[in-house]
Amino acid sequence: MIKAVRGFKDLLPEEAGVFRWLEEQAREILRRYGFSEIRLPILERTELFARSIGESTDIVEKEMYTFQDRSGDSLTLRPEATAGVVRAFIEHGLYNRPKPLKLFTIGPMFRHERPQKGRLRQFHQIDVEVFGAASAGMDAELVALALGILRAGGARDLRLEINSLGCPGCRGPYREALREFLFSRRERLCEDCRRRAERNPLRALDCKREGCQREYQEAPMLSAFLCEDCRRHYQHFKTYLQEGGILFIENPRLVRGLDYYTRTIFEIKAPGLGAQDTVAAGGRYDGLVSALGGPETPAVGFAIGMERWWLVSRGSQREVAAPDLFIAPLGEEARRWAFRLAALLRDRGLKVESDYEGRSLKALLRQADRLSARWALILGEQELQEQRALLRDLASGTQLSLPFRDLEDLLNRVLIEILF
RNA sequence: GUGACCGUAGCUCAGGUGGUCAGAGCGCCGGGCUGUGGCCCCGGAGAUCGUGGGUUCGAGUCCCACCGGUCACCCCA
Repeated sequence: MIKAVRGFKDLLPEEAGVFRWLEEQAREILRRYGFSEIRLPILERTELFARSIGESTDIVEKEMYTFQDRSGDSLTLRPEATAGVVRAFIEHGLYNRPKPLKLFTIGPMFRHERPQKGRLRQFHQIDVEVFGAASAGMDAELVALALGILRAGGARDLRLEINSLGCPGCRGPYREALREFLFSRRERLCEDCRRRAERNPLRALDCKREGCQREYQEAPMLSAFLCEDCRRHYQHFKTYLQEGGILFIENPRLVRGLDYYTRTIFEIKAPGLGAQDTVAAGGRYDGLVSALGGPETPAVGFAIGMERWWLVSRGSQREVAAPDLFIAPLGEEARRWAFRLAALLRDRGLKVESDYEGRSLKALLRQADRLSARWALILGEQELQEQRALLRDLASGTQLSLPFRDLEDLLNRVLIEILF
């Protein structure tokens, strides 16, 4: 038997219903905040991700689905959405539109990691980006938006962690100071951290090993290196959050896995997710648009992991809507009649089902019952001869025989009852 | 990429120390009610016991490998 690829999941009807419901909640909140949807390819040139996410990040180094297409180009299934949004922003000159430009996109992302709770190889994100807003007020508004979406899905007990990564101006000197510190203690650090000390010193700080963390108690803090502007921005951000009654935890060790972030970064964690407890994360990336060839454009964004959000939402199991009418035809002529009638009623907005398998009346009614149909229209050979049909109320079990010419009138009244 | 645990019908699971052990419940199809659902009763279809080797007279039950699932590490949504 051919099975789905590891880490790729099918969503059966019941699950797809919940997924869709979540998406609808998100879209409604996004609408209130003034965001517009964009739809993007899930395949991009590998170079786009290498340049935006960062060459030495785990994502680029070992998690991307990269391959050569038939013309020899290196393409990659997107591991995250921001790079593609920025690419489209530049490619279509969206920087000429009124600012701020608020966009969101929903779709699958791909990362070749070992699957576990809250982690798939194909997973889905709601990705939200704002271009052309430099102030911390927008950072805070995005946090409020993320929390609003998550709560609309029923997520509770969310924990917001924030930090500031500074700008290239202040992060450079800090990075050097940190690197020096790491080298001075390298004997006492784990293997991973020694490697990080060279390639990506900031990442060492969120090492999970106790031994390393003990050393880092004395490590220089980025907050001490923030330039005046970055410090003020961070302060404003916190002020706005407080203004909105949004509780947060400052986590000076918080670092993100992508290189493009500047200043504000945040993560929203939820209980009950196991080891992967971050359900949404994002931050500011003021340098990315220009780095990819666009005009200097401040930008902030975040992404919500749909599957993780799902895990902490109230899984509102929505079934397929029940039919208004189930037509139970007996005999070939009745079946043809049912076929025409079903199409007619559907055109008028009724949800109608029938069955052409030539099953017994008993089987047909069982089917109608299972579908939770409101009425069954029994169309037997006897009825057909008399130009009548039996309309049965499936809840009460009462039924009446009525001539075809009354059928239309009755169904019209039924229609009105349903639609209004 | 590393580790631990797990893998029997569509689903949830039973199957001491290897020898009618290939089962149950639910679901599905049908019958009892020859044209009337939901309850009840009866019957049926459906499993090469994840795959491939090995040990043995004999393996779902033991061993090995592989595949897959789950959780954790790394990292991340």
